[in-house]
Amino acid sequence: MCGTLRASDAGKKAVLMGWVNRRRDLGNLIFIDLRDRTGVTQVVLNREVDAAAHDKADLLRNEYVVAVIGTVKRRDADTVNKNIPTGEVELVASEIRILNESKLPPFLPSDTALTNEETRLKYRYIDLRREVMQFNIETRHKVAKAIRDYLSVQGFFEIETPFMTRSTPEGARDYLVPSRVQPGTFYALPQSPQLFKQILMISGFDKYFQIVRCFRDEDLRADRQPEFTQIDLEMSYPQPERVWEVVEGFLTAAFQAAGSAIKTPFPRMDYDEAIRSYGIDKPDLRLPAFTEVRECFTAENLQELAINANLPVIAIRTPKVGELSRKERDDIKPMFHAKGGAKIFEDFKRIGNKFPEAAAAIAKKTGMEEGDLIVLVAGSAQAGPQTAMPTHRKVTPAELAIYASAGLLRLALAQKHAERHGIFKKSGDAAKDFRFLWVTNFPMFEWDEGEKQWMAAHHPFTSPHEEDMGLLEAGVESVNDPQSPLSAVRALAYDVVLNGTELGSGSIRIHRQDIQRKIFRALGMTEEEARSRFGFFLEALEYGTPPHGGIALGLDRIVMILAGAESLREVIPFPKTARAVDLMCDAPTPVNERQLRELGIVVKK
RNA sequence: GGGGACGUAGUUCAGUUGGUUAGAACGCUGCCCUGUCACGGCAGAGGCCGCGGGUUCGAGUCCCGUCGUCCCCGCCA
Repeated sequence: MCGTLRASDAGKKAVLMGWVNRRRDLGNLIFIDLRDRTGVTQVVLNREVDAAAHDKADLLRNEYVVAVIGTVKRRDADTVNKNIPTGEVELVASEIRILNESKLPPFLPSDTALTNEETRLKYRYIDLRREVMQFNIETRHKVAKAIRDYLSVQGFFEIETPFMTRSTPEGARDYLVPSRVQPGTFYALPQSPQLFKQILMISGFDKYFQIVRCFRDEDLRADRQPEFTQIDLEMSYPQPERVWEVVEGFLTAAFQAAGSAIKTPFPRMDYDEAIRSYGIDKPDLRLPAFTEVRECFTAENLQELAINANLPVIAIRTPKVGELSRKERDDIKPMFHAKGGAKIFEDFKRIGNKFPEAAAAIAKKTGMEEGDLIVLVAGSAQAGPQTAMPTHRKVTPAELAIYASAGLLRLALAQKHAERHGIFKKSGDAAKDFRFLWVTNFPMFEWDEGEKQWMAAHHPFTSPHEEDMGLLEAGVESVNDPQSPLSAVRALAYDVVLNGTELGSGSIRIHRQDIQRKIFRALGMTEEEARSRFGFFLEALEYGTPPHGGIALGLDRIVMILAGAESLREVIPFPKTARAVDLMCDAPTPVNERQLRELGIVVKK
């Protein structure tokens, strides 16, 4: 292969096949850099040594596919190229065969400047020839293989579940597949194999996993594609800790395969604490946590600043951004998306001028250092509770609005000034570069302001906390009451988070039919509705279901972080654009009348 | 559904206050070159300034619309 020859191979005959990466034509001497996925080797053609081969090399152009037969020669000391692993040798060609010519590509894999993504995606096969993309796809393979191997050794079976399945209209939108045999009916592509893997537990396959494609018809983001790959697993009889142990095990193996030694066990944090300290349920631990600074102000201070004294006052510290220009300070405000009456104080100097004592206390409490940026977020006096309100929840909705607004701002500020603080740069120390975290004890239910009712925060098959069964019992009839005890029911659910990205989400499931029925009731679903949607599953639950639980992790996201990529598109060979289009094969497209007729489908204009 | 950024040669970009024939680098074509490795030198080709409309004596530049790509909010049980 083109990346494997070394000085010890000198004198051997070799045949290399690959693409012409670059040609350096010095007249009677031509150098060809020959490339395949393993690397690049220099081929040399000397007119005096072999005129026929030299003439052939004259015809070569970028991205031609050629076979070169020749002898490996150790290079003279002064012509060694230290920048490439094969730099100590070159192949002296005796014969060149052009296996295929190439049109001039819109961009070259050897280009140093990165072409715009639209062109890259249209000519993805050229783009994938680039060294970075080859590395990313190789990393993806290694990670998937390490996980398969690890789980197999642990006694898990990889079992396939259907792609053409039943639509369960809840949660994300389904991609639908019309049935020709039964016109007017549709399969759905799975958002996850959730019910199938639970049924596999009922079926006695007590350790299941699958590296499986999932589909969600929702709007895209840099870290969200409509089809994505999950490492899905489920086991019978586990405590949450057992699931975490398995995940930590296969992630260690996966990161090892990609060259990073991570530390386990991962730290754990309650959902409530994550919200209070980071304003988000997937904290990026590489950045400083919030500091609660309400106590740094006097009651009069708060009044003068029109801050609601019953809500948190949060200081966000962004390290080492240095002195901000007037414009940079003005740019902070538009980055702030206020929820529920949250307001921002982006000019900490002004706070310092007006309330020097409070500012000093804040600087001390946040551990502010020279060059650190401090921004405050608080509740506006006009909005939110005017008195401290009793609640079942540790974090009230009004507080959550403040925390969440501050949480988004914390990330936006860190992103904006990434160049300056350098926290996101890889240091080579896996313990610093990869900050894993388990977030646990999620709320079971979330209030849906639009529907005016409580909804499942994770999914309706998640088991409530044993200790909170009483609250569930008490709240089961008050699904439309925002103050319902349901708000305080915790779920046996957990997320694994890496550097602020949610890698995966799992839970201990409900294995008892009576509790499952209660949850559906708490979600405002009648017996009939539950039956019509999940009847097959509810029935299965009645035939000796073992306690079980599991998790699913996004393979794409793991590889993205390992590859240091900014977007999933860099680690998925054929990804889709923000409008869910495949630019290479131009999907989706309309289909012809005959196809539609066969399916009994009429498209409305 | 909403907000923002961008769109100029094959590619990456520049293009001043609206003013002559829209530039550079890389790539491409041809010629020269025996130690290059992002080779070098000389010459050359290459433009619907995304598209449509408007303002203006005059538009790559200003305005409106539209299409496309990217980022974010909503959404993602």
